[in-house]
Amino acid sequence: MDFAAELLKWYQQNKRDLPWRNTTDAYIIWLSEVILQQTRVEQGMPYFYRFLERYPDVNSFANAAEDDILKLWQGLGYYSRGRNMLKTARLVQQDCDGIFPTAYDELLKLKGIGEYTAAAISSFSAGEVRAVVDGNVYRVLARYFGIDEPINSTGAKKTFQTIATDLINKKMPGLHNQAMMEFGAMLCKPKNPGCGICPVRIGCYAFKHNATTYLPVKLKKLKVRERFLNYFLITDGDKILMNKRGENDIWANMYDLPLIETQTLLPANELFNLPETKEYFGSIINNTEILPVQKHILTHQRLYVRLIKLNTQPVKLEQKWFYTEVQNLEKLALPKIIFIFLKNIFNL
DNA sequence: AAATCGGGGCC
DNA sequence: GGCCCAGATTT
Repeated sequence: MDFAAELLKWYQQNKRDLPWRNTTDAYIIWLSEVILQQTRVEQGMPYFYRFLERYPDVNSFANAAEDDILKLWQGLGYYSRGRNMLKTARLVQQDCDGIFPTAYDELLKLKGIGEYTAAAISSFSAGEVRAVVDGNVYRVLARYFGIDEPINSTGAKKTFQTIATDLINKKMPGLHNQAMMEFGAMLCKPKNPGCGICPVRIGCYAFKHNATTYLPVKLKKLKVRERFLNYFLITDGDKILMNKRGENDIWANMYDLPLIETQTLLPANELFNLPETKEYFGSIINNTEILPVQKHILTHQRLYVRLIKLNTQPVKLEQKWFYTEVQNLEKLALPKIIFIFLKNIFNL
């Protein structure tokens, strides 16, 4: 039996029972696939259920407000996924009569759907012969065939796509795709792969050469930026001053607090003496409480975040600032670190 | 072709 | 602390 056939047999005996595998509804499969982009199954699962319950079809999704989508997406990260889904849902409602496309070429035109997701939806929902290439597939193929081309290098995408396409089962492409990914996720794991019980270890390059620790090869070229965020907590009765974030930074279109960003971690007196600080908050030396700096790690940024409680009102308001009732915070999509701050203060 | 976009789990 | 996760978009 060949490689692909062995994996299929393994899959049928070992697969998890995941909710999005029991449907051919392209909307439901799209929902699951976008949620699972760069996200573990266990982390995405509760979001999948919540979204499906709140938005059981593409039309209900299309009729949502962006704030609602972002709020339901809160905590999952990579928030452009949610915003792109809303654009796509509205396009499908408008141009496709609310019928979600299942053809690879049509799917590829939609916001937030790239080659992987188009292959996944088209093969799972319509049996189109399109091989998925995700992180699992990169790893399985690199190890089994002994490919040391860095998976994040220029030509790798084409190399691995060609191999994956060559392997796909044309009778049941969806099952084959599921099998490849499940095998990578459950057995051919990044660390401590289950080579001892692997059904294809006899033909596996990495097993034969004891190479699972360095395959797949990946170039590390990550530049991490350090940022220092000084947030100001300003209340007025039962209201709190919030800020709506812009489009071109982390947490796009989400809500945080009035913010002064600095290039270093400034002592309190230096922060308060900045022209920008004085412009918005005047002299605030004597009525503040500064919470300890929290380190917040993102993929490309190390954030040093602290909260400064003011007992006075700002002398100038920014356009994007607005007062809202504390009770209304449950409707606003908050970045994780902001949610933690406000949760601790207001018992959200 | 490279940079950017979150948050969490594992080692 | 580094790596990875059912990647896509922007520059």
